[in-house]
Amino acid sequence: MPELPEVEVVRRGLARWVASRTVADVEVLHPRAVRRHTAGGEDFAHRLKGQVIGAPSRRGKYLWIPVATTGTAILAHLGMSGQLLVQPEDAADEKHLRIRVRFADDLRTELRFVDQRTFGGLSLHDTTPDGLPDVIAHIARDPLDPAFDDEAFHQALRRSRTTIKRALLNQSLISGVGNIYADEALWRSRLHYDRPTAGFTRPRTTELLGHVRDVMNAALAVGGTSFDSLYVNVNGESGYFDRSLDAYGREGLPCGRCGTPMRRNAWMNRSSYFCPKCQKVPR
DNA sequence: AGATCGCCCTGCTTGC
DNA sequence: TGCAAGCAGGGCGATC
Repeated sequence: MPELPEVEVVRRGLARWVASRTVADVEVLHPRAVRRHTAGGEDFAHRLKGQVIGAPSRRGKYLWIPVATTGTAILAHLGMSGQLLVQPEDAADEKHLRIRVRFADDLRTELRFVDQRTFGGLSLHDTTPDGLPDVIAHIARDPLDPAFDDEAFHQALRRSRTTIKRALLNQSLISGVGNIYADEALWRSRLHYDRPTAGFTRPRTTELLGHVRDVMNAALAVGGTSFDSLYVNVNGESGYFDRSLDAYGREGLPCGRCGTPMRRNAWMNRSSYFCPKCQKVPR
């Protein structure tokens, strides 16, 4: 499942393979893939035709490609299973190909949005003065953003009547953290997912943010986490980070610190993996 | 108004 | 063997 590191890998691929190219035409093959573009697929295609696209940016799990001449940007979210692939024009269509972007040059490659479960999609939006698509103005900066404010995050934890994993997954407090990296960072921090945030001390918040950054940077260094080839990067290569997960998916396997069998609890219609000894339930 | 819940979607796995 | 249920889960709108 693409979280921040995987999306960053995709962004880098787009920067290399599609930035500054001119769109020849766009084919929308599934309406759900453009559902956030409320004017519909035909409008989406029409607005992009002939435009030069810029260098991609990212915040959390969102990435966008500016269209400078129109003051808009193509916003992309990969959802659970989305892929952005740069493929030779003559490559066979993927089974779940949803959107195709052809370019007006002689590189003979095209951009494809492929998405089995259709939680992701592309859309066009006006940009705010700082270049952010207007519909993601509520998404917080992510922990790898140099402008992320650690102290403001700590104060938000103190103010909030919530628990720590909920806070980590709340994209308006901190973005880019999904179920996998939340469990990994909590394991590294020896924190139970249901610990209330109101009592967090500054050192505790600092340590947790450090582990969030460490685990994301480690994943980034090997091209992101990948499972069963559903997720691949912009050129179709899988990441390798799933081989070094300490918590996620390790139910029944020994904790890498103390050897206690890891547990999986149902939590908010998903799963939380944790060590029952290292990550004690708060009183 | 902040916190929580249900829904969207497809394919693989599991169980009867 | 075949079908149904379970599971993966980010984000958003509705609800409390």
